[in-house]
Amino acid sequence: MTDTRQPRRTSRKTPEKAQLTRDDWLDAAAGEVAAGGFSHLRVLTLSKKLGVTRGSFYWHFKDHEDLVVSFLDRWRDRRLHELQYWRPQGGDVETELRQILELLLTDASRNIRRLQVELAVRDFARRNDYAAELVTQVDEARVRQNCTLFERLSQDPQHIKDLSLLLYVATIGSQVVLTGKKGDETAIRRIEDLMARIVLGQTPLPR
Amino acid sequence: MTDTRQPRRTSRKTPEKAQLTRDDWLDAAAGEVAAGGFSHLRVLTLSKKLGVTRGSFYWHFKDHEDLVVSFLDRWRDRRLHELQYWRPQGGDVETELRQILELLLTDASRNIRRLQVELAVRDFARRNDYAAELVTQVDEARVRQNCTLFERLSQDPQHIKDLSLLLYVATIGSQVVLTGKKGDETAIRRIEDLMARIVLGQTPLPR
DNA sequence: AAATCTCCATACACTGGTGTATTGTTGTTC
DNA sequence: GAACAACAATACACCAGTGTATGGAGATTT
Repeated sequence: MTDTRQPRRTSRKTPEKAQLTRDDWLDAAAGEVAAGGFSHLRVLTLSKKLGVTRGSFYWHFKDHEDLVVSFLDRWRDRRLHELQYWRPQGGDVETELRQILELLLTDASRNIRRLQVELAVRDFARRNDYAAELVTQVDEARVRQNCTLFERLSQDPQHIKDLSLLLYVATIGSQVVLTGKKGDETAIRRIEDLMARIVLGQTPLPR
Repeated sequence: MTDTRQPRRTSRKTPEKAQLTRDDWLDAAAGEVAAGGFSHLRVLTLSKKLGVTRGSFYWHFKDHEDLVVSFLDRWRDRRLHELQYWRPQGGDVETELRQILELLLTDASRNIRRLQVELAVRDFARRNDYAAELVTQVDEARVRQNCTLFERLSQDPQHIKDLSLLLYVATIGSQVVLTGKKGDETAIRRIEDLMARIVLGQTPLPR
């Protein structure tokens, strides 16, 4: 099932006019998905964008579905793999929490293309079982990851899960609601700060 | 601009075989949008679903875009109008907060068709300016509504806004993440309870 | 240098969808 | 009951997109 073809470039030193690889197509697909969602992912427009005809596409991919599945697989793999670099380091709890929050909220909102892809995958998952399964895998992995941080804040395992889940849905919700609007940058920062103080129990309510 | 045509039904007493109205088409469109999003909203499939041909559609609507815009307008009007029934009554703060939370989370997650439409509109808003504007209107109205409740919990107006926004993004995020999966019902209830205790400042962290 | 492999172009058949023009049918009104 | 209005069916032209078959050019191997 795995593809063992090796890309053969015209020259190691002149990659400008290099021939396309499967990943090149997937990268271009990411742009289309980010802009218009999976329903606007067309073989034709993709080919034009890459400066070739569809003949090339159907050499690299069996059909349109093959592209979609490959795209989803790569997305899942990358999302799961990147968690490794966000693992809590065991330092101060507050600084680590704020680091995580900044990563999940502010940083994520800046990388709009990556965010658009994520939202598109989520939307696609509502009507595609395979995508739904992958999204569930990623969601669970992320929530589990956050649990390792909260373990130092509470002894109650159920409460740890709840807190981690709340943090996660808040971040996703922020990405959905506050994206591309004016003044959302500061709003996200406020959410970030409020969330941190809530979790740390630092005067959550100035009355 | 407004449509003043009156529907003419074959009989007041026998609406089974009634002729279609503009709203009938919009209702059917809601089903399609909920199932497949706006990109899968086809005039053809809609007509089949209603048991007529496309000739009927093009009498009620100018074109496909007319349908989409009308659908969005109706959605916005209804979302803004329903807020009136959710207005805080001025009773006990905790009970009212929990009522609102149950409305926003548990109840919303049960009405899956309505939820699917909302998410579809949100997704469509990412690539359609008009939809984006309506979503912004609805979002702002909802957040403003929640602010009226939090006014009794804090004096700091900025903190009220932040809290209201956090609550809102958490509910939206819950709807996006925890929809149609197993065990999400209880998860939503836990989020609901946790959120209430956080806002009320009731032992947010059992350590 | 011939064969082969890799990648892309071209041409074709086919499907599914939109929009328009025209006609048909059934109530309503005068 | 004749004219009209509201709603729907039919037929047409048109377009965008997929998938397939086949040919071709360039690099690689032998």
